[in-house]
Amino acid sequence: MVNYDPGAFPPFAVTVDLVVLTLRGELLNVLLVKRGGAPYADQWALPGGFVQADENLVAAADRELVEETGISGAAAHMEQVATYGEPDRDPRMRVVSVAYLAILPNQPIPVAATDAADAEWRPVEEALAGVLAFDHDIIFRDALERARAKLEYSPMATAFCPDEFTVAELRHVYEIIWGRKLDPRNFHRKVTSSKDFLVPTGRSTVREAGRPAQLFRAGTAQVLYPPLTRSQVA
Amino acid sequence: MVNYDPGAFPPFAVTVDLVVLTLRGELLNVLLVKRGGAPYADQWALPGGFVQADENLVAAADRELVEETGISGAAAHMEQVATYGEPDRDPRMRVVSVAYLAILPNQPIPVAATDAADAEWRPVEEALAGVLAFDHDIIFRDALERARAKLEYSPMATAFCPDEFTVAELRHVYEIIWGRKLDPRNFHRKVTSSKDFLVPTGRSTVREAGRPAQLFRAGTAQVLYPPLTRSQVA
DNA sequence: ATAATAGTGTCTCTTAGACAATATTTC
DNA sequence: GAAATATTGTCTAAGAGACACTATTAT
Repeated sequence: MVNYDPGAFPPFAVTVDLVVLTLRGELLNVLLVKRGGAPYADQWALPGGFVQADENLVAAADRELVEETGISGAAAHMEQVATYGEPDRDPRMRVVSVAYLAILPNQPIPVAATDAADAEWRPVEEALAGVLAFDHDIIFRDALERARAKLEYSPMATAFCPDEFTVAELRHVYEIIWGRKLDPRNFHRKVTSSKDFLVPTGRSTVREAGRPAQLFRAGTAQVLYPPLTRSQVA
Repeated sequence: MVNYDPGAFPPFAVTVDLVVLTLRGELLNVLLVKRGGAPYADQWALPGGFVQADENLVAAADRELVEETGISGAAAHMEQVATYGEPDRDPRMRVVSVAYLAILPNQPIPVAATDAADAEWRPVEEALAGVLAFDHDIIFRDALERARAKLEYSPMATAFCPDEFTVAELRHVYEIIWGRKLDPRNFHRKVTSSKDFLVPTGRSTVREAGRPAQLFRAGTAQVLYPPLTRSQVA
């Protein structure tokens, strides 16, 4: 970029693609959209779209999230994962796509009930088994592995929970995403002693059975030290 | 990207910017280039350039590395860090830049001796203190923190070493990048017992003084378990 | 022998995980 | 009280860091 002719660069389209994760029931779900036209007509794809001329990348990702789910990106965890730019990844033209990972609190409501009628929640196992359009299988796998890894050393898991949540709810997030049971007693001790991870609200839940649980909200920690190791087994 | 008019997307330029790190003497160095023309004329910047129409992103990064250092990307560690796309990051036009971190074995030779006369190695502390062109300060800091963090749980440090190296040389890498002394005895035990991190070659060094050291090469491990913790102190 | 660096052994303290025990609720 | 879930406590084993000690070279 030191010496160049401003007109002599190849034009690219830049898109953002979103891997939107949430918990629904006992399963981790990803938001997929059904493609209308060619290429990959009627195939499932990650939601996404063009970055506008005056828009930065996160703003484009936030806008797409709102368009597809009605949920404001401000209410969600949103982070950039990677950028994909194989010359032939879109048969129509040269498109570079910046992938974002978005995490929402539990979304029992099907998105089909919103104005984004083409979007649906799908269990990640199902999505992994199928074939997504473009290189979206790769993007999806990369983002999913990022999410699984970041649970260990970041407070990202709280993004799956509502504003106030119990230790059991948080543990549930880990159990579903890692696909293994965790010891409730050790988990409780670890998360409550991890500095700035959780802040007690003073309130507690009313439950159908058992002792009520304290309610917490996410603290200010950006990194968990010590980390919650994925090898922790029940 | 579901329904759209193929002509109706804003055109972007896509560049790659490189944070090339190596050790020179006792200091971690970064490769910078001096800008010729406006904007940011005569200011230091990260090396980089346009992605060509038929080129994927890593290929563009490799090509830039060869152009600036004469070193093949195949011989270096190269990984994508993040993508930067603020609308005003380049005053001339809309440019999205994909940043790559490249790590080279010790480069005592100044690059000014090569055909890339505009490029120079600078100690990272010096580069952090100065002001780089565009948003390159942010890119540089992000890549540097990525490198520091990845030393803990990945075998990336071996990329700073020649093909065959001693445990002391490897420790030296950690000490310089983390800016602290590590206990040679504990370090030795940790790296040699970390599965698939190091493979002994059977050979050993001749040294000016002291017992000769075994030579190792990088093993197949992609993740170090257990990690080498940054809090390890001498 | 002395200096220098490589590499091993050992001790202590912390922490992870197993699991017993206690606390607080609903039925 | 029984059942259910929350929370605390205790034990054991593994790992981290401190550091003594041994090994192998050059001078």
